[in-house]
Parts: sequence; C-alpha cells; structure tokens
Amino acid sequence: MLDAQNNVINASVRVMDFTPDEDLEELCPVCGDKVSGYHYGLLTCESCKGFFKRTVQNNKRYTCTQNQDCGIDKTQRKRCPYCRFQKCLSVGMRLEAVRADRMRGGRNKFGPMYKRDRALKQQKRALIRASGFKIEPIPTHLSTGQIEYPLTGSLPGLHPPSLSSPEYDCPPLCPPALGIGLQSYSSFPAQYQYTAPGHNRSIKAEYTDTYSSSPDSSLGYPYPDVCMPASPHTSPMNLGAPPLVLELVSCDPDEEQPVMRHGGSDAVLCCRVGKKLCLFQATEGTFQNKNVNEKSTENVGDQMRLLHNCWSELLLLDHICRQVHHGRENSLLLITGQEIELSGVFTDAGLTLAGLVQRGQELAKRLQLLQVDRREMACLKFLILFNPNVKLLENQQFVENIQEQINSALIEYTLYSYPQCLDRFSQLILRLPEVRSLSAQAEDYLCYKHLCGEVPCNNLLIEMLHAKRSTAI
DNA sequence: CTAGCCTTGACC
DNA sequence: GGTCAAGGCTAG
Repeated sequence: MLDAQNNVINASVRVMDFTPDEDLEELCPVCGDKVSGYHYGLLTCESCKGFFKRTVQNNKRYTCTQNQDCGIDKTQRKRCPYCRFQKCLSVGMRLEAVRADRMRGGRNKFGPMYKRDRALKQQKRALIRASGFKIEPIPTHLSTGQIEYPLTGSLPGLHPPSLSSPEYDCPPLCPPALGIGLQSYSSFPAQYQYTAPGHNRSIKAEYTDTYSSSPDSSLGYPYPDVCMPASPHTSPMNLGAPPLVLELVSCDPDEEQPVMRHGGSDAVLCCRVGKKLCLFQATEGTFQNKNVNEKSTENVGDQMRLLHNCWSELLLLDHICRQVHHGRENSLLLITGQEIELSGVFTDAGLTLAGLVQRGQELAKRLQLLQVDRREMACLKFLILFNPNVKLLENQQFVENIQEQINSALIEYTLYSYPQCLDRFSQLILRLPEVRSLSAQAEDYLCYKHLCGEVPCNNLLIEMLHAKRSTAI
C-alpha cells in the first residue's frame, strides 16, 4: 500500500501521459465487443452503434421471448433485440443523439461531453497507473441484470464511465447499468421511453433540445463541496458522488456522532474501537457479492487481523478529523467533548506527548488547508482499514480488491469534485504514511506508559496493543 | 437484420 | 486540413 502511495507522488506530473487510442481498448458496455468510438453518448462498438441507430430511426418494436433479462454479449447480441435495446438504454445510449432529420456529418451537442469525458478518463487512467493498480475487464458474458459491476460505476475496467457517470444521481451501490438506466429514463421525455409491445408508446427520436433541459449541466460535475468545517451533518449527502464513496460515508460509524458526550474517556475509546468493528458489518454488505469469484472477509479472523493492524491509525485519524472540524489552532477538542488549551498541554505534558500533539496539529492543519471533505475522510479511513499487506490474511485478494475499489472511487471523486486540483488524490493519500508514522509513535508512547505502570493492563488500548504486536506485520 | 466500411460535415 | 461522430451502403 505504501508503495502504491509513493507511486502516486508523481501522479500529477504524469497525469497527461497517455495514448489517445486507449479509449478504443475499452469494451462496449452493451455487448463487450471492441469499442470503435463515441456513439450516441458513450463509447460503444460499431455493431451496437448500428443497431441503436436502426432501432431508433426505424421506430422498431421488439419483443422478448424470455423474461426480458437475456444476456447480451458479443456472441448472443443478435438473439434478443428487445433486451439488447434495453441494455443500450440502460448503459446510457442517448436516443436524442439519433438525428430526426438524418443529416449527415457535422457535430452535435455531445461533442464537449465526449471531449471532457475523454480528458477525465485519461486523467483517471494516469492516476490509476501511477498508483500501480490493476485495470481489469469486466465480465461481459453476464447479462445486464447479472453483471457484478465493480462498485465505482465507471472505473476501469471497471466500467467505462459513459457520459452519464459524472452525473451520478443513482442510489448508492445501485449497479451502474440500473442507475444510469433509471437516470436515462427519468431524464427522457415520455416519447423516448421504450416499452414492451402492447404499450402504444412511440420511441421516435425528435432532435430537439428536449434531451438537455440544460445541456451544460452535463458538462459540470455536481458533487457538492462538503468541506469538513462547514456543518458536515446537515449538508445534502445523497447526490453527486461515486456510489462507493457515498456508501463508505454511510458506513462510517463516526458519521453519526460529531462529538462524543460520554463521560469517561476510556469508555469513550472502548466505544470508538467497538465502532470500528462495526465497520466490517456495515461494509460487508457493500463489498459482498460484488466480486463474483471472491470470498469476503466474513471470517472473523481476517476482520480482527485488519483491525489489530489499524486501530491506532483509525483512532488517530478520528482525533485529527476532530481537530480539523474544531478548526482552532490554540486548543484541542478531546473525544469527550472537552476543549483544552494547547499551551497547557505543552507545559504539563512530557516532551514525548507534547511532540505527538504537535505533530498531530501539523497534520490537522495540512488537512484543513486541503479542505478535505467528509467523503474523502471516509475513504481514507477505509483505506487504512482494508490493508492487504496485513500478514496472515486468509482472503488477501479480497482485501486488495476492496482497496483498489476504494482508491478508484476516491480518484474519481476527487477528479470530478475538484477538477482544478489534479493532484488532490495524491495529496490525500500522502497523508496516510504520516498517519501511520504518527500512530506508531503514539503506540510506542502508550507502550512506554504501560511499562511505567501508568496505564492498567486491562485497558482496552493495551489489549489492542498486545494483539497487534503479537501479530505484527 | 447485422455489422463492417464508407461518406459527410461541423468543429478544432 | 484533420478529426470524428453522425448517417449511408451493402455483402452476407
């Protein structure tokens, strides 16, 4: 993971290092055949382009002899035109790009979208490459309803972004095909909706501006900037981010309570660590069944190994996060809700503790300058948690896969939300080694205090410390 | 009907 | 003038 993080350092420098033909290496989201270019809104193959054109131009009506869920791939795409056309719509092909007047040549209003989509893909690819992550083709032999899409909706190989992806308004974890489909249907005028025969509804494509109540809106990426200091718990959360990012935010137990109001700090810490355990239960459902051939971390052993490895980093990041939200340079906001003056800490605490606090404040300041938002923070927490380098993992591949998915989603989110800051992903990821280093120091300090007899043996943190050091990576 | 190749023409 | 996403053509 650290290697990956280090590789990202030069990501922004290499971000434009690409070959234009890479777009054509993608697979058609409808049938998995080779892509020949942008057609009717997204990258598709030549045959699906032609099929879509014929269907719309000739106002074709098809029927499905099965259950309207036929698998569409390169070899079977001819079998059921009904399901093929449904899939064309569901992946985001745009009816309104078929010209009613049949005029040849020229450009339509999708041109800027194609251009922007291309640029974003290139950036994303460069970042992914710089991060050392794999790009694997999705299984196209499965039908629309059965494809186990990677979680991000558009990431490599992840599924081609299609131009709809930046407009993510689908519910969290809704498979892209379905999500975009819903969006497509809801954004089309009634006459564009294609229904099963028996419903007398036309699919005539009228080349008007109906597709774009605001065409420009599709050029922008409406992820709201939800910066941490600005009342993170009241901001609208459910729109405009990759589904996985939204899911991670909702899975983050700390989201529920900005400031703990429990009494004793030990009880509070117990609660915090316990809540980290809930991360697994919360996220299991997210990642399970999304990876066709892989087992989940449902075995408690792996969960404990991951948690033992990162509990101090998570607690530290919680602390840092709280200081960022607190936003005051001269005081600390404790987990109990107490506010204490930093000057007091520096005079009363020993040198080691004061040094730790100082480093923590510096880290908080860097994150504050970045204006890291809670979605990014949630991703960072889960990146800390799902560390495939932890020793003795039974399902190491599963953890690695999750890590890649979170990284991809974070890359996508930062590129779309903060397009003016291309190295934002790198900036965020580079904080993780700092968190790790600082948490290691904090652990050493805790260990030292324990050996001095100042921290009782039955303290939860000491137990976690013992557990970690007995299975150290 | 399919799908590969060709032609067209606005935009850069 | 080059690019490339539209529509057109046509062998299979």
